[in-house]
Order: sequence, then C-alpha cells, then structure tokens
Amino acid sequence: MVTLAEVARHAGVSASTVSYVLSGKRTISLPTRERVERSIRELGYHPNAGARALASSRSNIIALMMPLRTDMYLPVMMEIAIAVATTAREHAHDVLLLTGQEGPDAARRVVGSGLADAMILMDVELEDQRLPLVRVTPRPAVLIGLPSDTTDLTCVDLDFEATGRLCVDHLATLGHRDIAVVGEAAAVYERRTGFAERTVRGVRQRADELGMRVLHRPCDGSYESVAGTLARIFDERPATSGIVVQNEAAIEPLLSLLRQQGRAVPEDISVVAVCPEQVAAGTSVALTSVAIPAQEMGRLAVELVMARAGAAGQGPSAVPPRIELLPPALTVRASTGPAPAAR
Amino acid sequence: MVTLAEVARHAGVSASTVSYVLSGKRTISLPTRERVERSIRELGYHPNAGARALASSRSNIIALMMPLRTDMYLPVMMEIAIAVATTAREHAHDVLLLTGQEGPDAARRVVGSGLADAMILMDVELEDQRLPLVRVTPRPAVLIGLPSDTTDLTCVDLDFEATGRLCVDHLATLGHRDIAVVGEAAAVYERRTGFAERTVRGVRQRADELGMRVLHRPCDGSYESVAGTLARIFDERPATSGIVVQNEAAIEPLLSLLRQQGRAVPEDISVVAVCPEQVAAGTSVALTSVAIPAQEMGRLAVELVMARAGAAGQGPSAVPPRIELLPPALTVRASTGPAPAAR
DNA sequence: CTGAAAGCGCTAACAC
DNA sequence: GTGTTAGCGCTTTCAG
Repeated sequence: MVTLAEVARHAGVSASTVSYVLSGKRTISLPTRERVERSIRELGYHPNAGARALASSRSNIIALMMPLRTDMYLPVMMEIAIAVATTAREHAHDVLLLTGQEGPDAARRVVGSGLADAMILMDVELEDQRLPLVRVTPRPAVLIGLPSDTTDLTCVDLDFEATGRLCVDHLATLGHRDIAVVGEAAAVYERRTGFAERTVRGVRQRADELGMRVLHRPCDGSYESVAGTLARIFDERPATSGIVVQNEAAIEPLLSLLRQQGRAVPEDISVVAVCPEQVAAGTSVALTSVAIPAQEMGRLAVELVMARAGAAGQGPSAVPPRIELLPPALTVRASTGPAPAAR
Repeated sequence: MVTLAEVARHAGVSASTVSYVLSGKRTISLPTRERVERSIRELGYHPNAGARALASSRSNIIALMMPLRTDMYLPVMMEIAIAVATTAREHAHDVLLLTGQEGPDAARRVVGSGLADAMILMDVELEDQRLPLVRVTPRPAVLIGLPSDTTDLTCVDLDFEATGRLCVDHLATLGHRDIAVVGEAAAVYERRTGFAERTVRGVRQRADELGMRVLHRPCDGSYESVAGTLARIFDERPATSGIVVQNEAAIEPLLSLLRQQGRAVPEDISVVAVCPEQVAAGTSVALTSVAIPAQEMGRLAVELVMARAGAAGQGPSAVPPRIELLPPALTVRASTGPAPAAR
C-alpha cells in the first residue's frame, strides 16, 4: 500500500505539501503541485480513509437510515437512496446504509464512533424513536418526512397537504362534486407516518371550501382489498365521479376493476394518482398524477445536511433548522376528464 | 469525545486491557472485564471507527455496488440491499452504498483507500467492466449475477436455466404443448445481463427434450408493449396455451389483457411467472411462480464474502472461489391448470 | 510558498 | 492475566 510519505519522497517534497495538494487548503506553486500530482498518479496513491478520518475527525460518510416497513413503497425508497448516494458523491461523501433492525441504536453507534459525520433519516414516524438522539447529537441530520414536532429539526418532504388540495382543485375544475380517496393500508395510518394523513387532510380541506363531498377509505394494495374498497365507495356514494389514489400498489388493480365494472376512465370516473412519474406513465390508462419527487427529496436532503456539516463547529446557530416542503406538481394525462353531465 | 484511554483510567487498567475486552482476543479475568464494561457503559464510550481502521487496517465495511440501470426491477434490488445490510450487521460490518455513476472507479477508490474491506457487486453484466479490478484486488468480492467468464470469481445467483426448465416441466405436466415466453425488455438482452438469456435457454432446452414448441418475445413492461407482444404470439401460434413471464412489470397488464380478450386464466391460458413471491401472491389472479429469492441472494453473498475475508491474508487459496446457483422453487397457485382439451 | 513534527485513538506485538 | 509501547497514515499547527 502506497502512503502519503512515499508520494512525498517520490516528488521530493514534504508530507504536508502532499497533504495540502490533496486538500487545497493552502496555495501550492504550480510546479510543485504538478510534480506531486504526477507522483500520485504514477504510484497509484489513494489516501487512507481511516487515517484521514482519525486525523481530521471527519469520515466523509453520510449515514442513510431506512427502517424498511414492509408496507412502504420500495421503489420510492430506492430512488431516494440512489439520489442521496449520487449527490453525496458530488460532495465527496459516501453513503452508509442503515436499516431499521438495530433501531435507534444504529444511529447512536455510527455517530458515536465517528463512522458517519452526518445522517439522513427516512420513513420518519410522527413520534419517531430516533428524534431524541437527533436532537442532542452534534452531527447534522436531516429527516425525509415530517414528525409531529419539528422543533429544531431539518426536514424535507413533499407538501402532501398541498398535494391533496391540488388533486381536489383539478377534479373541481372538471366539474366533479363527489370524490373518494383510496388511501394507504390501515397499517400506514396506525404507524402514523404522517404523509397519508396529510394528503387526506388537504383533500378534505379544499373539498370543504369548494362544497364537495369526500369519502376516504384505507386500502392495502391487494386486488381483493381494492375490489372491496371500491364496492364500499360506490355503495355509499353512487354519485362518486372522481377518485384520488395514494397507494401505488392499488393503482393497476383499481383501473382493472373499473374496466370490468364497465366504468370508463375518464368518461365515467376520473382518477388522480399520487405516485412516481414512472408509474403514472406506464399504466394501462396514463394517469393524471401528482409526482412523488423522490430524486429531489434525496438530493435536497443531502444539500441541506452538507450545508449544516460545513457550518458545524462554528457555534450552535450556524445554519438554522428548516422545514423544506416541496411544492406538488400535477400532470394531466388520460385518466381525468369532465364529470359526467347526467347525475 | 470519550476515548479508550479515558475508559482505561476510569477502570484502573491499561489501554490494551480495554482493547482486549472489546475484541475478546485474549482472556480477561471476570472481575476486570466487568469493571471495564461498567466504565464503558458509564462513560458512554464508542470506539472510534477511524482509529480502529487505521490501527487494524480493517474498516469493517462492505461496499455494495449497484449500477442502477433504469430497466432493472428496483424492488428486487432493494430487497437484496436490505438483506445485505442486515446480514452484514450480524458480522459486525456496515454497508457502503455505491451506485454506478462513478463506474469501476468507485470500486477502485473504496478498496484503494481501505474504506471497504470487501465488496459485493450487483447487476453484473456478461462482460462487466468491474471484473478486471475484482480479479486483481486483494479484497474479497462476491458478484450477484453471472458474467460470461467466471474464472476465479465467487458468484451468487438464482439458477435461471433450471428456472426455465422448471417452468416448462410444470406446463408439460399439465399437458401444454405450445408455450410462449414474454421476456424482458430488449434493452436487457442488449446489455447482456445474462439472466434473461439463461431462463430462455432453460425453457428452450427442456421444451426441446419434451417436444414442445416455444415462442420467445421480448417485452418492456408497458401496457402497449404487452398488448403488442401478446397479439404477435397468438397470431403466430394460435395454439399457445402456456405463457412464461419474466418481466414483473408485464404481469398485471398481461393478466388484464387476457381477461379483456376473453381468455380465461387458467382455463384457456396458463401463466407462470418468474418474480418475487410478494408480487405473485398479490396479483388479480394469484400466480403460479418461481420465486426470485432476493433475500437469500443478499444473505448468501455476505456469508461468502465474509468467509473469504476471514481467511484473507492466509495465502491465496484460503477459500476457493465458488459459483453458488440457488435452486429454483416453483409454487403452484391459481394461474396454471390443465391445457384445454380441444386444440 | 514549504517543512518539521506533534498528535488523532486504537491495535498488537513484546514484555512480565 | 495484565501492562508498555511502537506504530498505523494522515492533518494541522507552528516555524521559517
């Protein structure tokens, strides 16, 4: 293994010079710099991560914690993880993947050991177990999702309330008066992850303002469940002409069932989904949808955590905590249309 | 930050004793051990990862590289990643997540810097760019997937050829004679990722042995694509009564289309899928399927890489390289039945 | 603009 | 069964 000392000898300079060439923390004359860089290349030198971390007490690693509840939509998680990893690299950081199995201890362990010098938490619950730690740890942390008490926390999420309102606005514009929400699995609400409630709240709020009627029913993704939910909806509110779906798994079954029941989309029923763009575009009927901006969320989380990391040590209020709710965007596709005139 | 030296002082022992209590690499008398452990707890001591890595030249980190081609099925990747992270923790290791954006350089960087002391590569192509590095690096590596030349490599994968054969056997037993394979997107074949070809090869091989007829058509997951593929199949081979699907995205559209065309599953058409159990169980018609054992693959990859890591340094042939193909298992559900008598 | 040198916190001989 | 100590490879004052 080639060390910095060897590079220094090879280039005929001191160790510190090599170090500074690498970090750019002090000005180096062009000739020396080039000589050093050449030596680095020729010797195939890679700075040792452990030594660097020890000497600088910065590991250049961001911990990404994702407690993987079975009912979460994996592709979105995955997209976020990828965006986090990609963006982290742009800041010369790597990403350590932590799952939920160890519980809050995992976070304690990685920051306590200095393995990670920042962390990003996914799948945040309203009363998340990790929050106490996040609040006391000196390392910067960003949550993807919104707990109930956000004091002193930096969070990133889609603005789900606005999302709910946006869906209603769109349907209202098309003349729909009775709408239904096919929600997430009951487990999601019980776990109180927040985002599902927030969407429904937004829907209810705007619907009230516009004098529309809303029926909300939870629904796990299975075909049977969707069939049941749909049956109940049309049973209780036969006039329902607009549906908002928030559970990706329920989408294809829903379209399939509507078709079977002879309800044409969008002629008889309009459907708005809250899901990744990719899903919306690939379904049997292209879906009017509000995108879940997984990439942006991942990227933003890293940017925020890095900003706070950069300012770390400069006192407590270097960069103030901040709640960043991404504005929803609705894309009109083929699944929504004017409400049926006859009612 | 509390250090090992502080723990030692607090417990009234030497630094090495604390270190050995932690590592268990030498016998410590019960009283001393307890005293030390108590100090560790009271002081809230966490060994510093960087220092440890530097002194021991082992980071206890496994790099997991997943070049995320857009056409890969994310949930499977995710499941593998989770299994890898979980299993790694059982071996006191953490997982560093690397994406494909940096290319083979990422691998070079993390092993060169000693950031990771082992690696697991996912989404392996037949002529993978990372193979040269893997072959020369002193760090143990395991591939998930099979390149064309496996010399000196340790690989884990589902035995896709056997999977193909198994599907055919099942259909043959039910009396089907004409079968079709709805394959992966053309891009998957072009990229030469291997697994798609291997399945088809297995299908062809067994079909030949049994005198059955096979039609293989690639298909991206979109509804249109599935419709087109299906049309071609029934056009060219009207007698087709069994279908093997290997593209998860195509499954629900396929079932939906068959239904629309008045082809009952399984009365008119039997469908066998190659997909995760979760997918097979949740579709509108529960699918007879061969499971993609994502968890087992992730777990096994870690076990293998750890076995090689443990034996590292003891000379070249400590643990021989090894190809581990998991045997496929077919679960009969509601989507397959006897071939229609009239043909 | 460059060097010398003092650690960073831990591991693993080497001693007893 | 326990203590002493020499590094591991790098960063970062302090000097010049």
